[in-house]
Amino acid sequence: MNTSTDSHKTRTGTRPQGQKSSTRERILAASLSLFNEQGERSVSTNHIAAHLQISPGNLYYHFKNKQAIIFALFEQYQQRVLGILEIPAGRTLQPQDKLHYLQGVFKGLWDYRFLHRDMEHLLLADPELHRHYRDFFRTCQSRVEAIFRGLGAAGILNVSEDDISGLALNTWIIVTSWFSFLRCNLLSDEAGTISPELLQGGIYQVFTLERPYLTDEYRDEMIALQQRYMPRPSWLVHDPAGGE
Amino acid sequence: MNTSTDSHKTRTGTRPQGQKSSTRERILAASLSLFNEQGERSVSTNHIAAHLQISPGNLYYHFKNKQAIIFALFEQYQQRVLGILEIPAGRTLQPQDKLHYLQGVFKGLWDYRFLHRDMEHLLLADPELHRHYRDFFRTCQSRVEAIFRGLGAAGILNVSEDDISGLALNTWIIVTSWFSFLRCNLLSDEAGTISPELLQGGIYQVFTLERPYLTDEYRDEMIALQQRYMPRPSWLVHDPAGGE
DNA sequence: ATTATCTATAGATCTATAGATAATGC
DNA sequence: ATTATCTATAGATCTATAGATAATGC
Repeated sequence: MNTSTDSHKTRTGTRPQGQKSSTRERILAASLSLFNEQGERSVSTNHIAAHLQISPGNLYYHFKNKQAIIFALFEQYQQRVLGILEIPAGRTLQPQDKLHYLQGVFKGLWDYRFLHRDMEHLLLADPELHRHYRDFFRTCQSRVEAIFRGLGAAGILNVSEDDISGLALNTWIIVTSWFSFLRCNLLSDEAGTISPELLQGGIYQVFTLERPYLTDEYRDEMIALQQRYMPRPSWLVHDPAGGE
Repeated sequence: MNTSTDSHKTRTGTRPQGQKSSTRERILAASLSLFNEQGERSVSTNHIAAHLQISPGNLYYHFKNKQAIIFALFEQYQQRVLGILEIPAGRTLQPQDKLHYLQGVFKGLWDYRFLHRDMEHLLLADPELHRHYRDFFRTCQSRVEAIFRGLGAAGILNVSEDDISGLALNTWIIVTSWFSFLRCNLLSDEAGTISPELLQGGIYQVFTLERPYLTDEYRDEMIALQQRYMPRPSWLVHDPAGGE
């Protein structure tokens, strides 16, 4: 019936609407939270079941396997991000819009941060998921390019079509790698958690990408906006002389 | 005796010099190759031993555990990269130098590509390694900043100190994320391998970062250089109308 | 004696299923 | 009847060690 494979079909069956089977939803929520905390790799189906105080058998009743859970979480994530990357209809873009996009996307990345942590493994283990994700990427890229084009049209940026595709790609990479970057390179043992400040440093970094393209008219305004996300020097230490 | 913990000491013991114990070296080489091919996560100590046709016990004679193998590979990688990011003594930087750095680093990243694939897990599982890696990152950052400063001094780039730290950080992120990006977003099932062309697309992308900072004097030359790494449009598809 | 290697194995998981039982919806 | 849940468990790994041999270096 369905054109594509349906190996990830859910089992909601004939359930009314949204209501009921809280178990399925609880499994997803618990998985998300455990995956984010400990990494998908170290969370087994046993852990998830134990965390919810249900039996492993019950978990397998609701999901074919761990991959199916991940697949469902992936879909949530994609919906979330696509909901944010919309061009406002019938008006030109404002400097504030840029901020809105970035904050929304970073929040989404944070809430589903396990995904990018083990992305390669997750995608390689599930070709269907990989296919979905590549489509998602392409859609995102054209949305981001449209945003840059909009910023150009609004006279905020001075960019050629060539600049735009380069910018969009670099933006994607910086944004999707930001949390990984933080955890690998900046998090010390003491400061085990990512503070909101660090989190928002990513916004600063993305602004850096387009700073050279700002028009004279908007340069000061945008740079002032960027400054609000300036990270304190403490976390970007360049070989500190006499630290420790 | 040693100030830091020595949990990763090797057991080369009283061995002459470089010679002998090819087994230890063979374990490292096989691990690197298997990790790169299949991902560290899916390669167990059993696999490594089987691949070398030695017993698991023998493997554990040479390495305390899998982490110790990874630690040793990490050290190799860091030496390799630091060897490349040297400022040439007694002369100003040339446009060609930039290329040399990028090619060397990308080659290193490729040869140890498993590291960045599972970086977060590897670092979180081994605090000592994490400490080493943070130091490595900081050293790299100041080297990269020095390179940008050198390109400024050579009249190739027109950059402020502020620009430099932003550029260096963005460069780091793009470079270290490039292969992951390729595998997640561009590799389709058919084209399972990363072609040299794709690989070098990363160089193009890094050039994009600094393009707006080129001085009038060098702009044409550097852009011509960048064009040599221009990826064919085929692999950066923007929602192709009528594809497939 | 020391270094290198093998065999065998304990103990800890994990995944995924079969089969029984309980709860629900007409 | 259908849906949800539990118990129990087979089968597959993996890691890491103990203890026995073999090979080497003085």
